[in-house]
Amino acid sequence: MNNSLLNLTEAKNARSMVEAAYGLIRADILNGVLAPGERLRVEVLKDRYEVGASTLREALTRLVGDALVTSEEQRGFRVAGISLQDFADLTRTRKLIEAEALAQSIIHGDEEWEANLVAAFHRLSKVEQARTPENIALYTDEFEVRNREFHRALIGACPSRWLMQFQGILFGQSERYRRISLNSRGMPRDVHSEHKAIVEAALARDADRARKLEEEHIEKTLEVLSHLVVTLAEVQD
Amino acid sequence: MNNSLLNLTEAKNARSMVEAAYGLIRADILNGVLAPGERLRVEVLKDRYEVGASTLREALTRLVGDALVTSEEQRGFRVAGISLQDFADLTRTRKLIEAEALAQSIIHGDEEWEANLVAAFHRLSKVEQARTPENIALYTDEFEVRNREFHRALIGACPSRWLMQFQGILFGQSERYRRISLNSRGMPRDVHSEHKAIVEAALARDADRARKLEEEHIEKTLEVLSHLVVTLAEVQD
DNA sequence: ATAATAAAAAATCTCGAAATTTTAGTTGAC
DNA sequence: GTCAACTAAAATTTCGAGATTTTTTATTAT
Repeated sequence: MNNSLLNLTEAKNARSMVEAAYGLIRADILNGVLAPGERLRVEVLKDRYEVGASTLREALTRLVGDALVTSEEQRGFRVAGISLQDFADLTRTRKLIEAEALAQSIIHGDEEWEANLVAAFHRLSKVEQARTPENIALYTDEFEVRNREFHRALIGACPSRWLMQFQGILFGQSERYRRISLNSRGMPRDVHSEHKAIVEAALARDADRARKLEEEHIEKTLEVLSHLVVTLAEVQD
Repeated sequence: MNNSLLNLTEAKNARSMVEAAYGLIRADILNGVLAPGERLRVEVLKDRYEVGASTLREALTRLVGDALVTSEEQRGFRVAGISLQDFADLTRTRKLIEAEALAQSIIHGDEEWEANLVAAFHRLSKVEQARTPENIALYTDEFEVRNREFHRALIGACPSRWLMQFQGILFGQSERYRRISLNSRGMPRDVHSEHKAIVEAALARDADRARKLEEEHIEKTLEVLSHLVVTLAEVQD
């Protein structure tokens, strides 16, 4: 895994110790190194991430804002829990937010937005091509970054600061779930075609169609994970 | 003003110094004691709120999560700015979120939800009755609390954690703008009738109608403030 | 005068020890 | 055997001095 590389990059780019710790812990939560529900003891983590107690605490408080960490007064911090129920809620809300943001983006988008979108789609396609069943784990991080950038490019011309902020939080959340379903072979799925159809609708300025396709695209993630959970439940007993 | 009373209550209920400072600063931002765009110097505020630097910093970081404070690395914290443009965005997004939450609440609501809603509406009505043009400033805080509780009761049965969280953030934001338009006499408005109509639609389990009324209700706030800004602009020159 | 550079001031950011609170374990009364 | 009170251990939370960075002021050269 090249997690350490990714983490190192984030740490280097950080302009303060709080930001560095924030980035490292965030990556560890998304990658499952810090498991859902796990306690985040200040005494332990301050040594692991090599920062003081107050600095660590501030980083954790930032993560509470992203809803990746929960805190209970006088009882410390925990990695936010996950559940199929929560993922269903997350998906529904993402559909609402992201589809609306996309529609607004299509309405307000200029030529630069179009160019960025085509570029982001191209970059994502390249990674998708390079990924084969054998090397899939190797490309997870890169795919994740490109995928985020593609979805971000789609709504890049949305003028609503609030929709953008909420989209960011929800998308970050969904990454945790996606990494579970990505590495395992669940239902067969042609993500590339889904993306392609959305781009075409967006460039054609068909907001309604793009909205619908985006909703279906997001919904599919839930279907895949639901299928996976059922499969796991069958195996367990 | 009985701000100090309200603040004291919040401070007493706090289970930690961070929470106490968070509550006090939040109230001061909502009340305009700390003005939009104002710098929040750690050295100054730690004395004002009687906490250590790290504790204050953590409280401010929590407020960043509420988008009431912004922070720039190595350049400190500021009270988040306000603008008519931002309020328009806020209102649009609130309509999207709150209307959806209301619709879901109506679908899932049980008898207890109904009872709570009727009770919250009654309490709000009492405060509205007590408010006259002379004593309006006196009841601002109480009205604000009851108003928030009423709107919270409306969506009390919404099962989506995410919609509830975003609603909370957006509603908190809008309080800043509402306090500007409340104390000044803008356009005449019958808020009570608007609330009444929403409650009736909710109890009749008419999700579509309730959604529409809620959207209109939220939209009205924007109209009032827009009108006020125009008036102020005329006066200024 | 203007711009570039350096020194001083001011502010943010960081750390870890000390205070406070919670949790776990033990004893003793009923 | 159960529950309550007490004690010890562990963990969270808090503080403020010191390190680092930014901003302001002063100085010098062009």
